[in-house]
Amino acid sequence: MCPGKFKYEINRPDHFDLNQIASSGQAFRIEDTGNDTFVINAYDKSLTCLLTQNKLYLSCDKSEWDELWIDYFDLNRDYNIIEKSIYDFKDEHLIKSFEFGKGIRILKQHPWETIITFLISQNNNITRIKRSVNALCRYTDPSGICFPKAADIPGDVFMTHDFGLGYRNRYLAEMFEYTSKNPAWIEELKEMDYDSSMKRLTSFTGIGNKVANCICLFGLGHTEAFPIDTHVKKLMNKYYPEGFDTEYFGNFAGIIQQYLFYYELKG
DNA sequence: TTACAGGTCTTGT
DNA sequence: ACAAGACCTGTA
Repeated sequence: MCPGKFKYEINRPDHFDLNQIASSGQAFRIEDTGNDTFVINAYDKSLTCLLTQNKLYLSCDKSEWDELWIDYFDLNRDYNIIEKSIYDFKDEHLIKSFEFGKGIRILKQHPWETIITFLISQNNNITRIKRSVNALCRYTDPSGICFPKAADIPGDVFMTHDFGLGYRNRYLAEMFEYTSKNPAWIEELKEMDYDSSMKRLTSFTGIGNKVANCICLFGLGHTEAFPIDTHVKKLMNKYYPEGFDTEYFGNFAGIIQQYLFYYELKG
């Protein structure tokens, strides 16, 4: 049976390594608490996981796992298909990247949280991003579990309270203000396809092409999105000076991006 | 001290 | 249309 605080256990999913997911830069509220234990805060819930060789022990019950976390961890997607297409592509560097980060899955985060955290991420480092995100959460929830809703932080708070955001204060103030007055836009965004989402997202100040692609990939399930940041730019120049055929991978080019990105970052 | 961090906006040509 | 330069700030 499950040890200690864990209520539910499943066999360890394939292509699933929380160490890699936690350090892949997709989400800024996953904490590695040591001894193969991880705390994930998302969707106003906190999940503690213990990952062993064969089992995944969970602090939630079966229904919460089935209804929320399976989708969050993208566990309904068959990553063996992606693995096969990578080997069929026959590119040495991509295969090396995949073998290094094959435990990564593309998380499906809440769109609102993804918008805000990736607005913060621009021209910033992971340590500071996490600190700002944590400060935002604790502003309205002392436990830090819940991510603030748009109406929780009026725009002018960003002028008086220091979240460590620097010049990004203005971007968040505008986004919180707009969304608290027009909450429906997030629901509409969820229904849009990739191209429409990109247009809508980049219409906001502070969201450019890269941040919009991250929101599409990590928050809206548009796995064709291929965010090009400084690391991807660097690796493209280094390994693919003739260009990289993202079209080959079609609607999961974004997952390929994540293997390349992670290997460049951590490999 | 200078450079960098999962970029974007503004300005000058 | 495209290339610089500016931008908050903690860390190395």
